[in-house]
Amino acid sequence: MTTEKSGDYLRRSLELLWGRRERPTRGPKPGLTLDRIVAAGIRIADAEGIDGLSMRRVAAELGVGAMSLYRYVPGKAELLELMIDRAYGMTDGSDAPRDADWRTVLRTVALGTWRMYLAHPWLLQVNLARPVLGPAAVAGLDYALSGLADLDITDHERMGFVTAVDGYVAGCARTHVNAAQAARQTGISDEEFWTAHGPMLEKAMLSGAYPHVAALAEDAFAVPGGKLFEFGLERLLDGLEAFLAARDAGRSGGGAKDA
Amino acid sequence: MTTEKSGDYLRRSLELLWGRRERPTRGPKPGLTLDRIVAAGIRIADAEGIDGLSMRRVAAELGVGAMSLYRYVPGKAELLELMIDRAYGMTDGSDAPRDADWRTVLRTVALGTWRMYLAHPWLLQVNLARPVLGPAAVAGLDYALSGLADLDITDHERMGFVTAVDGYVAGCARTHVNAAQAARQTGISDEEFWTAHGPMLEKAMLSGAYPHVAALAEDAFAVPGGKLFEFGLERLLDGLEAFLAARDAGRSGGGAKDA
DNA sequence: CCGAACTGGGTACACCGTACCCGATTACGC
DNA sequence: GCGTAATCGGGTACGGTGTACCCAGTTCGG
Repeated sequence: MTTEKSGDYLRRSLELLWGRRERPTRGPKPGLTLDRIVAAGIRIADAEGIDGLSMRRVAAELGVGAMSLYRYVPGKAELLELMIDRAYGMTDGSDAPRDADWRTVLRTVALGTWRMYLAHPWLLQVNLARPVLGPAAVAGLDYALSGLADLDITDHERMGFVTAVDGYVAGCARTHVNAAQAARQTGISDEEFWTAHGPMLEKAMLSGAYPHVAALAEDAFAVPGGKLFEFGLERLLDGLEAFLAARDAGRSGGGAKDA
Repeated sequence: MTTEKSGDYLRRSLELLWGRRERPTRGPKPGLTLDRIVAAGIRIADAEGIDGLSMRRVAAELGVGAMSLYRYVPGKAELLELMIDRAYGMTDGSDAPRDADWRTVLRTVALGTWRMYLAHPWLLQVNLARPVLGPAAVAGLDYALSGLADLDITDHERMGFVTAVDGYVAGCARTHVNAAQAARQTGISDEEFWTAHGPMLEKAMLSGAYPHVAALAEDAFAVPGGKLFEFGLERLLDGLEAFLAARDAGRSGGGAKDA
């Protein structure tokens, strides 16, 4: 039955994520550990990109046969899930202020996530269908929510705050990370890329079809991605702050409203 | 030479994107057109997901041999670029207000992009290294900039506005779209997924390790993605508006500052 | 001490992108 | 008109992928 099989797959993958797994007593001792496999996968993905990550490659890195990995992991998708949650958990939590105001907390989360994406670009290139609900992911959410605990807003709005920041970070990081990897991935340097595009774009600009793009200063595109990210992040936080201010004003002035 | 080859690839791909291509006079008439190939690719990717898109599959859809496609397209990457720019261009521009205030324009852009991502989820699942600079993409940027033309801000800030909105939309859409495709992609229904996660999450909540997540109302996660998206979008636009207000106040009150 | 349970991993299959090659078709130069 | 160069369709083949299946070797419970 398909249902049973997928259920087993799910249960298995969850056990791996949350670390519940008792060693069977019989049989030879395993020569590998989940940790080593996941670490090897991350090492390869970091160094060679997500396209360089194959089961055979991971096995080679560990000096075992390809099929041995399947004794520890149901399949490649599950390995990726484990790699993702592991990467989530690798952020050093020491710089995370504990009892700060909500804005500091959300900014800390955003910058930490941003840095994580830059360190592990493949996180945004693997498209897992459902979000990975592992211990590290839940811990990250918990920390973000801790900053919003004292605010007088609904839980829906709390989640709205967090997902807005997360969405913004992921979107910005995706384009930034892809661009940063472009030269290696395509074998075409930035210089080649732009000199190839130059004539075409110039013609397009002169055509008058794109007046507002044409009116831009030449260096309008030459802003480092990090600066662009921080600019938008502060604007988003400003917007959330404005929401709180408006809510406070409404609460003290008029009747209370809840959803 | 590698350099020459990649240069040729680039030039070829650009010619395809911008439609500059004169029919060669000799040889048999082509039985296919670029348009038909790109359209077939989009049809397949829409219907079967990005994993279902292969050169052999596209060729079969068109009733030709796999290798025939390479007479029209240098490779799969270039086909994807063409599909992306085509999808950009498929947004119906009729509902785009022409002389509206910047907020209306940016909101229109954001909602249009959001709808496009929902209609073509694969747009966010294919990770092209560099952004596709085709005619439709440039036209979209031009429209967004048209809404910001009258604002008294620098071009860098203009680009900051646009990329902030674009980044937010892409990030939100990515998670939303992945979740929406999850059931088909994994063969696991939402119900199966959550009933499998239930016990594990309950245990985690009771462990006390995630107090703030545990404190959430049960239905905190049950907000439709579209509502979450719109909430954050308005907050972001609020933040941009606050930026303009602060700038105006600074300009009228103190000395002018420019970057 | 036998058999059950487990580990390592080789082989094989279906599928992928695409390099290379060949015959058929067409238009140009003579 | 005719040879020839250019182009089109596409078959074959290669190296890669994830992984199902199977078997040999190892270890412990009964």
